[in-house]
Amino acid sequence: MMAGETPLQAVYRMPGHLMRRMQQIAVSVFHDCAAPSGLDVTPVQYALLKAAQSCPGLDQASLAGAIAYDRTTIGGVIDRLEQKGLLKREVSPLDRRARIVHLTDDGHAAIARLDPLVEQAQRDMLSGLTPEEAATLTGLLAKAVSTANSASRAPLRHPVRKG
Amino acid sequence: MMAGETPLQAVYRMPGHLMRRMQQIAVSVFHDCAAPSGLDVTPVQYALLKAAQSCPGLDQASLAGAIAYDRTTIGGVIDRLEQKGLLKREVSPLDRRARIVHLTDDGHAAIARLDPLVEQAQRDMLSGLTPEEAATLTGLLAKAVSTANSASRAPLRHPVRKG
DNA sequence: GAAAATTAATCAGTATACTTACTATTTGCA
DNA sequence: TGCAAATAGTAAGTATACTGATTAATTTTC
Repeated sequence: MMAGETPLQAVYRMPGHLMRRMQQIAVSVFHDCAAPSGLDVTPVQYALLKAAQSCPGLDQASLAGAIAYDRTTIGGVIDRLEQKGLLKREVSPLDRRARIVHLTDDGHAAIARLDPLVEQAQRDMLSGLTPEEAATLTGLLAKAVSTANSASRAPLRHPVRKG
Repeated sequence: MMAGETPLQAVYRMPGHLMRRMQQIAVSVFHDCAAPSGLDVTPVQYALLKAAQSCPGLDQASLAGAIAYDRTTIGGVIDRLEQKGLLKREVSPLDRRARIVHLTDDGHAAIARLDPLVEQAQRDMLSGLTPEEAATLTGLLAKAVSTANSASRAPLRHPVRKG
C-alpha cells in the first residue's frame, strides 16, 4: 500500500472491493428503477427473461451458460419466474434429462414493460461519470470480463441455435 | 439496443451485467489466490479483518459502515471470524447496546499471510488489461462508486476515531 | 452392444446481501 | 425529568452464488 495510508484505505483502492461495491449499487439502482413496473423482478431474473426471449426453447443448462450463471443457481431462479407465471418449463422431447424453457405471454409483456426501466437503470448507476467515461468503463469491463471468462465456475457460453 | 443485435447481446453490453460478471470473477480469483494460505477466508471476511486492523475497538455498526456492509450481514461475518479465532467481540463499556471488535494474535497473523496473496489476486482479476487500462478502470470505478455511494442500503461511512 | 464417461437437473450445505420487525439501550428535547 | 426518537444488535424470511454429492439419461469408447 502507499505511504501514509491506513490498511483500510488500501482496501478502498482495490479492484475487488470496488467491484463488490459497484455491484451492490447496481442491484440497488435496478430495484429502484424497476419498482414502478410493479413486477418485483431482480436483475438476475431480468437477465434470464432476456435469455429466454432471445433463445426460446433452450434448456436450463444452456440458458445458464448464456448469462454466465451457475447451473445450480438457475433452478431456483426459474422456479420463481415460473411461479410468477412469466415462463414455463417442460421436459425436452430430444433429451429427457433436460428441461426447456419458454416465455409466457405475461413474460413477453413483463419484458416490454421492464426494458425501458432497465435502460434507465444502466444510466443511473453510472451517473457519476460523463458519457465518455461511462463508455470507457463499460469497454474496459467487457475486455476484462471476456479475458477472465473461464475464471468463475459459471463462465459465459454463447448459446448455439439448434439447426 | 443496436441494430441487428439480439436482446441477449444487448444484455452483454449492459453495465449492470458486466458488474455482476466482474464481481463473480473477482470472488473466484480471490479464492484461488487465497487458497494457499489454508485459511479459507472470503473476500468479505478479509475486508472486515482489514477494517478491524485499521480501527481496533470499533463497534459492529461503524465497522459495517467502514466497508459498506449492511449491519444485518456483518453479524454473521463476525460470528464466523470469531469462530475461526481471528477476532473477538465484547460489549462496549461506553454503550451496552454496542459490541466492539478486536483482532486476536491469530487474526494479525492471518492478515500478514493473506496480504500478499490478495495483492496478487487484484492483479490476476484484471490480467486481461494493460496496467494503464487497469488503472483507468480502477479510477473510473472509484469515481462512480463514490458518487453513487448513498444509492445502496449500506453506504460507506468513513470511520471516525474516538478522541 | 455393454461398460465407462459425460451430462442435466436437483439436493444439502455454506456465505453474502437485503427486507422487515423486534428488543434493549441511549439520546435528545420539551 | 420524562418520554419520544434514534440507535445497536439480532431474528426471520427471501434471493443470489458457490461446493460437493446424487440420480437419471445420454454418449463415447472399446
